[in-house]
Amino acid sequence: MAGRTAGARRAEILRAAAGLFAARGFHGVSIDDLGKAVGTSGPALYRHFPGKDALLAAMLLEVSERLAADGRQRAEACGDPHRALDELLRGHIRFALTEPALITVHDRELGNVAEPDRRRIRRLQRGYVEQWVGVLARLRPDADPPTLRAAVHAAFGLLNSTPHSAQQLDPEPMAELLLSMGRAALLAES
Amino acid sequence: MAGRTAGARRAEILRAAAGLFAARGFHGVSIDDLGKAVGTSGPALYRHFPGKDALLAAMLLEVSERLAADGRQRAEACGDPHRALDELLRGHIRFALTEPALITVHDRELGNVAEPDRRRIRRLQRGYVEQWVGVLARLRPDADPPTLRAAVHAAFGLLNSTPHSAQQLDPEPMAELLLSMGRAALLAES
DNA sequence: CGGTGATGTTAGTGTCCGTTAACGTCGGTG
DNA sequence: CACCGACGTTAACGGACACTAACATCACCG
Repeated sequence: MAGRTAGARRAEILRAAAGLFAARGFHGVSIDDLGKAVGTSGPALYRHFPGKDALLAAMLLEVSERLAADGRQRAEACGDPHRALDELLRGHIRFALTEPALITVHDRELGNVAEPDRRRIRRLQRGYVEQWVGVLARLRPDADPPTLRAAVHAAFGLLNSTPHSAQQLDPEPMAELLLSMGRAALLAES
Repeated sequence: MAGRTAGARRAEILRAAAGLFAARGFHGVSIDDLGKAVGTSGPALYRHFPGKDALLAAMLLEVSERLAADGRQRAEACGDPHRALDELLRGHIRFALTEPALITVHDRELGNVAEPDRRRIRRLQRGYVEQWVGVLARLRPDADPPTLRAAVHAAFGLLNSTPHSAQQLDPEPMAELLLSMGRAALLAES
Protein backbone atom coordinates (compact mmCIF):
# COMPACT_ATOMS: atom_id res chain seq x y z
CA MET A 1 0.00 0.00 0.00
CA ALA A 2 2.77 2.35 0.89
CA GLY A 3 4.26 1.81 -2.54
CA ARG A 4 1.08 2.72 -4.33
CA THR A 5 0.50 5.75 -2.14
CA ALA A 6 4.07 6.88 -2.63
CA GLY A 7 3.75 6.56 -6.38
CA ALA A 8 0.57 8.61 -6.39
CA ARG A 9 2.18 11.31 -4.28
CA ARG A 10 5.19 11.40 -6.51
CA ALA A 11 3.06 11.69 -9.62
CA GLU A 12 0.98 14.41 -7.99
CA ILE A 13 4.09 16.39 -7.17
CA LEU A 14 5.41 16.01 -10.70
CA ARG A 15 2.11 17.17 -12.17
CA ALA A 16 1.94 20.24 -9.95
CA ALA A 17 5.59 21.02 -10.59
CA ALA A 18 5.04 20.84 -14.34
CA GLY A 19 2.35 23.49 -14.14
CA LEU A 20 4.43 25.79 -11.98
CA PHE A 21 7.64 25.33 -13.98
CA ALA A 22 5.78 25.99 -17.22
CA ALA A 23 4.25 29.17 -15.85
CA ARG A 24 7.19 30.72 -14.01
CA GLY A 25 10.28 28.77 -15.01
CA PHE A 26 12.39 26.41 -12.94
CA HIS A 27 14.19 29.12 -11.00
CA GLY A 28 10.96 31.03 -10.49
CA VAL A 29 9.40 28.28 -8.38
CA SER A 30 10.52 27.61 -4.82
CA ILE A 31 10.40 24.41 -2.81
CA ASP A 32 7.72 25.99 -0.64
CA ASP A 33 5.67 26.80 -3.74
CA LEU A 34 5.85 23.17 -4.79
CA GLY A 35 4.85 21.98 -1.34
CA LYS A 36 1.88 24.32 -1.16
CA ALA A 37 0.74 23.18 -4.59
CA VAL A 38 0.27 19.63 -3.31
CA GLY A 39 -1.16 20.50 0.08
CA THR A 40 1.95 19.81 2.13
CA SER A 41 4.43 22.40 3.19
CA GLY A 42 7.92 22.83 1.84
CA PRO A 43 10.51 20.27 2.81
CA ALA A 44 8.09 17.32 2.67
CA LEU A 45 9.30 17.10 -0.92
CA TYR A 46 12.60 15.62 0.18
CA ARG A 47 10.76 12.44 1.16
CA HIS A 48 10.07 11.86 -2.56
CA PHE A 49 12.96 13.48 -4.40
CA PRO A 50 16.55 14.07 -3.34
CA GLY A 51 16.31 17.70 -4.44
CA LYS A 52 14.79 20.23 -6.75
CA ASP A 53 17.16 19.42 -9.59
CA ALA A 54 16.37 15.72 -9.33
CA LEU A 55 12.66 16.50 -9.52
CA LEU A 56 13.15 18.34 -12.80
CA ALA A 57 15.37 15.57 -14.14
CA ALA A 58 12.78 12.93 -13.29
CA MET A 59 10.09 14.95 -14.99
CA LEU A 60 12.05 15.46 -18.21
CA LEU A 61 13.17 11.83 -18.28
CA GLU A 62 9.59 10.64 -17.94
CA VAL A 63 8.32 12.94 -20.67
CA SER A 64 11.13 12.07 -23.04
CA GLU A 65 10.56 8.37 -22.48
CA ARG A 66 6.84 8.69 -23.11
CA LEU A 67 7.38 10.63 -26.31
CA ALA A 68 10.10 8.32 -27.58
CA ALA A 69 8.16 5.14 -26.82
CA ASP A 70 4.97 6.53 -28.33
CA GLY A 71 6.83 7.70 -31.40
CA ARG A 72 8.55 4.39 -31.96
CA GLN A 73 5.28 2.51 -31.60
CA ARG A 74 3.38 4.77 -33.95
CA ALA A 75 6.11 5.03 -36.56
CA GLU A 76 6.59 1.27 -36.76
CA ALA A 77 2.89 0.43 -36.69
CA CYS A 78 2.28 0.98 -40.38
CA GLY A 79 4.33 0.62 -43.53
CA ASP A 80 2.84 3.49 -45.48
CA PRO A 81 4.91 6.55 -44.66
CA HIS A 82 1.99 8.88 -45.20
CA ARG A 83 0.01 7.03 -42.57
CA ALA A 84 3.03 6.82 -40.30
CA LEU A 85 3.55 10.58 -40.48
CA ASP A 86 -0.10 11.17 -39.66
CA GLU A 87 0.21 8.83 -36.72
CA LEU A 88 3.25 10.69 -35.42
CA LEU A 89 1.45 13.99 -35.84
CA ARG A 90 -1.68 12.80 -34.08
CA GLY A 91 0.30 11.35 -31.21
CA HIS A 92 2.32 14.49 -30.66
CA ILE A 93 -0.74 16.71 -30.99
CA ARG A 94 -2.68 14.65 -28.47
CA PHE A 95 0.23 14.95 -26.06
CA ALA A 96 0.63 18.68 -26.61
CA LEU A 97 -3.07 19.34 -26.12
CA THR A 98 -3.41 17.03 -23.12
CA GLU A 99 -0.32 18.17 -21.24
CA PRO A 100 0.76 21.60 -22.41
CA ALA A 101 2.75 22.19 -19.23
CA LEU A 102 4.89 19.10 -19.80
CA ILE A 103 5.52 20.06 -23.41
CA THR A 104 6.56 23.53 -22.35
CA VAL A 105 8.96 22.38 -19.67
CA HIS A 106 10.29 19.70 -21.98
CA ASP A 107 11.74 22.12 -24.47
CA ARG A 108 12.71 24.92 -22.13
CA GLU A 109 14.33 23.52 -19.03
CA LEU A 110 16.82 20.97 -20.27
CA GLY A 111 19.54 23.48 -19.51
CA ASN A 112 18.84 23.15 -15.79
CA VAL A 113 19.57 19.42 -15.68
CA ALA A 114 23.07 18.33 -14.71
CA GLU A 115 25.26 16.08 -16.75
CA PRO A 116 24.46 12.49 -15.91
CA ASP A 117 20.71 12.76 -16.55
CA ARG A 118 21.07 15.35 -19.23
CA ARG A 119 22.75 12.98 -21.62
CA ARG A 120 20.01 10.38 -21.18
CA ILE A 121 17.33 12.97 -21.91
CA ARG A 122 19.15 14.19 -24.99
CA ARG A 123 19.51 10.64 -26.24
CA LEU A 124 15.78 10.04 -25.88
CA GLN A 125 14.93 13.31 -27.58
CA ARG A 126 17.30 12.53 -30.41
CA GLY A 127 15.72 9.11 -30.83
CA TYR A 128 12.29 10.70 -31.08
CA VAL A 129 13.48 13.16 -33.69
CA GLU A 130 15.07 10.36 -35.68
CA GLN A 131 11.77 8.49 -35.80
CA TRP A 132 10.25 11.50 -37.50
CA VAL A 133 13.25 11.97 -39.77
CA GLY A 134 13.11 8.33 -40.82
CA VAL A 135 9.48 8.55 -41.85
CA LEU A 136 9.98 11.88 -43.55
CA ALA A 137 12.99 10.63 -45.50
CA ARG A 138 10.77 8.08 -47.25
CA LEU A 139 8.36 10.84 -48.23
CA ARG A 140 11.02 13.26 -49.40
CA PRO A 141 13.98 11.29 -50.73
CA ASP A 142 15.29 14.46 -52.35
CA ALA A 143 16.06 16.18 -49.03
CA ASP A 144 19.25 15.62 -47.06
CA PRO A 145 19.13 14.58 -43.37
CA PRO A 146 20.15 17.95 -41.87
CA THR A 147 17.33 19.67 -43.71
CA LEU A 148 14.91 17.00 -42.55
CA ARG A 149 16.06 17.37 -38.97
CA ALA A 150 15.61 21.13 -39.11
CA ALA A 151 12.16 20.63 -40.63
CA VAL A 152 11.18 18.25 -37.84
CA HIS A 153 12.34 20.71 -35.20
CA ALA A 154 10.36 23.44 -36.88
CA ALA A 155 7.29 21.22 -36.92
CA PHE A 156 7.73 20.59 -33.20
CA GLY A 157 7.77 24.32 -32.69
CA LEU A 158 4.51 24.55 -34.55
CA LEU A 159 2.86 21.75 -32.61
CA ASN A 160 4.20 22.92 -29.27
CA SER A 161 2.77 26.40 -29.74
CA THR A 162 -0.35 25.01 -28.10
CA PRO A 163 0.33 26.58 -24.70
CA HIS A 164 0.29 30.04 -26.28
CA SER A 165 -2.83 29.65 -28.34
CA ALA A 166 -4.92 26.73 -27.11
CA GLN A 167 -7.28 29.05 -25.29
CA GLN A 168 -8.59 30.38 -28.56
CA LEU A 169 -10.02 27.15 -29.95
CA ASP A 170 -11.69 23.98 -28.69
CA PRO A 171 -9.45 20.91 -28.53
CA GLU A 172 -10.91 19.02 -31.50
CA PRO A 173 -10.76 21.83 -34.09
CA MET A 174 -7.38 22.80 -32.67
CA ALA A 175 -6.11 19.26 -33.18
CA GLU A 176 -7.40 19.26 -36.77
CA LEU A 177 -5.80 22.63 -37.45
CA LEU A 178 -2.44 21.52 -36.10
CA LEU A 179 -2.62 18.28 -38.04
CA SER A 180 -3.22 19.94 -41.38
CA MET A 181 -0.67 22.68 -40.71
CA GLY A 182 1.96 20.22 -39.56
CA ARG A 183 1.41 17.92 -42.50
CA ALA A 184 1.55 20.77 -44.98
CA ALA A 185 4.69 22.21 -43.42
CA LEU A 186 6.56 18.91 -43.37
CA LEU A 187 5.63 18.02 -46.93
CA ALA A 188 6.27 21.48 -48.38
CA GLU A 189 8.75 21.56 -51.23
CA SER A 190 11.57 23.94 -50.56
CA MET B 1 28.49 62.71 -26.17
CA ALA B 2 27.58 61.25 -22.85
CA GLY B 3 24.21 60.50 -24.35
CA ARG B 4 25.70 58.48 -27.16
CA THR B 5 27.96 56.57 -24.83
CA ALA B 6 25.10 55.88 -22.47
CA GLY B 7 22.96 54.63 -25.30
CA ALA B 8 25.69 52.31 -26.45
CA ARG B 9 26.21 50.97 -22.94
CA ARG B 10 22.50 50.45 -22.51
CA ALA B 11 22.23 48.58 -25.79
CA GLU B 12 25.23 46.48 -24.89
CA ILE B 13 23.66 45.51 -21.59
CA LEU B 14 20.38 44.62 -23.27
CA ARG B 15 22.16 42.48 -25.81
CA ALA B 16 24.14 40.58 -23.20
CA ALA B 17 21.05 40.20 -21.02
CA ALA B 18 19.10 38.75 -23.93
CA GLY B 19 21.66 36.02 -24.41
CA LEU B 20 21.77 35.15 -20.74
CA PHE B 21 18.01 35.26 -20.25
CA ALA B 22 17.49 33.07 -23.29
CA ALA B 23 20.00 30.52 -22.06
CA ARG B 24 19.13 30.33 -18.36
CA GLY B 25 15.85 32.14 -17.87
CA PHE B 26 15.20 35.46 -16.16
CA HIS B 27 15.46 34.08 -12.63
CA GLY B 28 18.53 32.04 -13.53
CA VAL B 29 20.61 35.13 -14.22
CA SER B 30 21.90 37.37 -11.45
CA ILE B 31 22.80 41.02 -11.49
CA ASP B 32 26.42 40.08 -11.06
CA ASP B 33 26.19 37.77 -14.08
CA LEU B 34 24.84 40.65 -16.14
CA GLY B 35 27.58 42.94 -14.93
CA LYS B 36 30.33 40.45 -15.72
CA ALA B 37 28.88 39.92 -19.19
CA VAL B 38 29.52 43.56 -20.09
CA GLY B 39 32.86 43.90 -18.33
CA THR B 40 31.67 45.83 -15.30
CA SER B 41 30.81 44.30 -12.00
CA GLY B 42 27.36 43.97 -10.51
CA PRO B 43 25.60 47.08 -9.33
CA ALA B 44 26.94 49.29 -12.15
CA LEU B 45 23.74 48.24 -13.88
CA TYR B 46 21.68 50.55 -11.72
CA ARG B 47 23.24 53.51 -13.52
CA HIS B 48 21.34 52.43 -16.64
CA PHE B 49 18.22 50.67 -15.39
CA PRO B 50 16.23 51.12 -12.19
CA GLY B 51 16.26 47.37 -11.59
CA LYS B 52 16.35 43.91 -13.02
CA ASP B 53 12.61 43.86 -13.78
CA ALA B 54 12.85 47.16 -15.61
CA LEU B 55 15.66 45.81 -17.74
CA LEU B 56 13.51 42.90 -18.86
CA ALA B 57 10.56 45.20 -19.48
CA ALA B 58 12.67 47.52 -21.62
CA MET B 59 13.94 44.57 -23.60
CA LEU B 60 10.51 43.14 -24.31
CA LEU B 61 9.07 46.55 -25.14
CA GLU B 62 11.83 47.21 -27.62
CA VAL B 63 11.42 43.83 -29.30
CA SER B 64 7.65 44.10 -29.48
CA GLU B 65 7.89 47.56 -30.96
CA ARG B 66 10.39 46.45 -33.56
CA LEU B 67 8.26 43.49 -34.57
CA ALA B 68 5.03 45.49 -34.66
CA ALA B 69 6.52 48.35 -36.66
CA ASP B 70 8.22 46.02 -39.08
CA GLY B 71 5.04 43.98 -39.48
CA ARG B 72 2.88 47.03 -40.14
CA GLN B 73 5.32 48.37 -42.69
CA ARG B 74 5.65 45.08 -44.53
CA ALA B 75 1.95 44.22 -44.46
CA GLU B 76 0.90 47.58 -45.81
CA ALA B 77 3.64 47.82 -48.41
CA CYS B 78 1.88 45.75 -51.05
CA GLY B 79 -1.70 45.10 -52.00
CA ASP B 80 -1.35 41.51 -53.11
CA PRO B 81 -1.96 39.39 -50.01
CA HIS B 82 0.29 36.62 -51.26
CA ARG B 83 3.16 39.04 -51.49
CA ALA B 84 2.24 40.62 -48.17
CA LEU B 85 2.31 37.25 -46.45
CA ASP B 86 5.70 36.48 -47.94
CA GLU B 87 6.94 39.83 -46.74
CA LEU B 88 5.71 39.14 -43.21
CA LEU B 89 7.32 35.72 -43.29
CA ARG B 90 10.64 37.02 -44.55
CA GLY B 91 10.69 39.78 -41.99
CA HIS B 92 9.97 37.49 -39.09
CA ILE B 93 12.45 34.88 -40.32
CA ARG B 94 15.18 37.46 -40.68
CA PHE B 95 14.53 38.61 -37.14
CA ALA B 96 14.44 35.08 -35.75
CA LEU B 97 17.68 34.12 -37.46
CA THR B 98 19.46 37.36 -36.61
CA GLU B 99 18.44 37.55 -32.96
CA PRO B 100 17.41 34.16 -31.69
CA ALA B 101 17.96 35.20 -28.09
CA LEU B 102 15.50 38.10 -28.36
CA ILE B 103 12.91 35.88 -29.98
CA THR B 104 13.29 33.33 -27.21
CA VAL B 105 12.98 35.82 -24.41
CA HIS B 106 10.11 37.52 -26.20
CA ASP B 107 7.79 34.57 -25.98
CA ARG B 108 8.96 33.14 -22.66
CA GLU B 109 9.46 35.89 -20.17
CA LEU B 110 6.40 38.10 -20.45
CA GLY B 111 5.17 36.53 -17.23
CA ASN B 112 7.98 38.24 -15.33
CA VAL B 113 6.95 41.76 -16.30
CA ALA B 114 4.73 43.69 -13.90
CA GLU B 115 1.43 45.22 -14.82
CA PRO B 116 2.04 48.68 -16.22
CA ASP B 117 4.52 47.59 -18.89
CA ARG B 118 2.96 44.21 -19.38
CA ARG B 119 -0.19 45.65 -20.89
CA ARG B 120 1.78 47.73 -23.37
CA ILE B 121 3.77 44.70 -24.48
CA ARG B 122 0.63 42.62 -24.88
CA ARG B 123 -0.97 45.35 -26.94
CA LEU B 124 2.01 45.49 -29.26
CA GLN B 125 2.10 41.72 -29.60
CA ARG B 126 -1.61 41.63 -30.35
CA GLY B 127 -1.19 44.30 -32.98
CA TYR B 128 1.51 42.25 -34.65
CA VAL B 129 -0.66 39.15 -34.65
CA GLU B 130 -3.54 41.11 -36.12
CA GLN B 131 -1.36 42.25 -39.00
CA TRP B 132 -0.83 38.62 -39.89
CA VAL B 133 -4.47 37.74 -39.34
CA GLY B 134 -5.57 40.57 -41.59
CA VAL B 135 -3.42 39.41 -44.46
CA LEU B 136 -4.35 35.78 -43.94
CA ALA B 137 -8.05 36.58 -43.87
CA ARG B 138 -7.82 37.83 -47.45
CA LEU B 139 -6.18 34.59 -48.51
CA ARG B 140 -8.58 32.33 -46.66
CA PRO B 141 -11.98 34.02 -46.49
CA ASP B 142 -13.50 30.70 -45.46
CA ALA B 143 -11.78 30.59 -42.07
CA ASP B 144 -13.07 32.41 -38.98
CA PRO B 145 -10.83 34.80 -37.03
CA PRO B 146 -10.18 32.53 -34.01
CA THR B 147 -8.90 29.81 -36.32
CA LEU B 148 -6.72 32.31 -38.13
CA ARG B 149 -5.32 33.60 -34.87
CA ALA B 150 -4.49 30.08 -33.74
CA ALA B 151 -2.88 29.40 -37.11
CA VAL B 152 -0.74 32.52 -36.82
CA HIS B 153 0.39 31.55 -33.33
CA ALA B 154 1.28 28.10 -34.61
CA ALA B 155 3.26 29.63 -37.44
CA PHE B 156 5.16 31.77 -34.93
CA GLY B 157 6.00 28.60 -33.05
CA LEU B 158 7.39 27.17 -36.25
CA LEU B 159 9.43 30.25 -37.12
CA ASN B 160 10.68 30.71 -33.57
CA SER B 161 11.99 27.18 -33.36
CA THR B 162 15.19 28.60 -34.80
CA PRO B 163 17.06 28.68 -31.48
CA HIS B 164 16.64 24.91 -31.12
CA SER B 165 17.66 23.96 -34.61
CA ALA B 166 19.58 26.77 -36.27
CA GLN B 167 22.89 25.06 -35.61
CA GLN B 168 22.05 22.34 -38.09
CA LEU B 169 21.78 24.47 -41.20
CA ASP B 170 23.36 27.57 -42.70
CA PRO B 171 21.30 30.76 -42.43
CA GLU B 172 20.27 31.04 -46.08
CA PRO B 173 18.96 27.51 -46.59
CA MET B 174 17.38 27.69 -43.14
CA ALA B 175 15.56 30.87 -44.12
CA GLU B 176 14.31 29.23 -47.30
CA LEU B 177 13.17 26.16 -45.40
CA LEU B 178 11.28 28.23 -42.85
CA LEU B 179 9.72 30.33 -45.57
CA SER B 180 8.33 27.40 -47.50
CA MET B 181 7.20 25.58 -44.36
CA GLY B 182 5.54 28.66 -42.93
CA ARG B 183 3.79 29.48 -46.17
CA ALA B 184 2.54 25.91 -46.60
CA ALA B 185 1.34 25.72 -43.00
CA LEU B 186 -0.56 28.99 -43.14
CA LEU B 187 -2.21 28.22 -46.45
CA ALA B 188 -3.08 24.60 -45.62
CA GLU B 189 -6.74 23.73 -45.96
CA SER B 190 -8.10 22.29 -42.78
C1' DC C 1 2.18 -4.32 22.41
C1' DG C 2 6.63 -2.50 20.96
C1' DG C 3 9.16 -1.53 16.91
C1' DT C 4 9.74 0.28 12.32
C1' DG C 5 9.39 2.66 8.10
C1' DA C 6 6.94 5.99 5.46
C1' DT C 7 5.55 10.58 5.66
C1' DG C 8 4.81 14.74 7.54
C1' DT C 9 5.93 19.00 10.68
C1' DT C 10 8.64 23.27 12.41
C1' DA C 11 13.00 25.47 13.28
C1' DG C 12 17.16 26.48 11.87
C1' DT C 13 21.62 27.28 8.61
C1' DG C 14 24.40 28.90 5.23
C1' DT C 15 24.37 30.94 0.78
C1' DC C 16 22.92 33.72 -2.91
C1' DC C 17 20.53 37.69 -4.66
C1' DG C 18 18.56 42.36 -5.51
C1' DT C 19 19.24 46.59 -3.92
C1' DT C 20 21.27 50.58 -1.50
C1' DA C 21 25.05 53.35 0.46
C1' DA C 22 29.24 55.61 0.38
C1' DC C 23 32.88 56.73 -2.11
C1' DG C 24 36.33 57.33 -6.33
C1' DT C 25 37.47 58.85 -11.14
C1' DC C 26 37.36 61.81 -14.80
C1' DG C 27 35.96 64.50 -18.92
C1' DG C 28 33.70 68.71 -19.99
C1' DT C 29 32.03 73.31 -18.73
C1' DG C 30 31.30 77.94 -16.44
C1' DC D 1 40.57 75.94 -11.33
C1' DA D 2 36.24 74.57 -9.21
C1' DC D 3 32.50 72.03 -10.10
C1' DC D 4 29.41 68.65 -11.67
C1' DG D 5 27.26 64.94 -13.83
C1' DA D 6 28.14 60.34 -15.81
C1' DC D 7 29.85 56.15 -14.59
C1' DG D 8 32.19 52.90 -11.97
C1' DT D 9 33.87 50.64 -7.52
C1' DT D 10 33.44 47.85 -2.90
C1' DA D 11 30.85 46.95 1.33
C1' DA D 12 26.84 46.00 3.58
C1' DC D 13 21.87 44.79 4.44
C1' DG D 14 17.61 42.32 4.38
C1' DG D 15 15.10 38.77 2.46
C1' DA D 16 14.49 34.50 -0.06
C1' DC D 17 15.98 30.06 -1.09
C1' DA D 18 17.62 25.06 -1.01
C1' DC D 19 18.51 22.04 2.14
C1' DT D 20 19.14 19.78 6.93
C1' DA D 21 17.98 18.54 11.69
C1' DA D 22 15.06 17.10 15.11
C1' DC D 23 10.89 15.60 16.18
C1' DA D 24 5.70 13.86 15.53
C1' DT D 25 2.21 10.74 13.61
C1' DC D 26 0.54 6.53 12.38
C1' DA D 27 -0.39 2.31 9.75
C1' DC D 28 1.45 -2.17 9.81
C1' DC D 29 3.79 -6.33 11.49
C1' DG D 30 6.51 -9.37 14.38
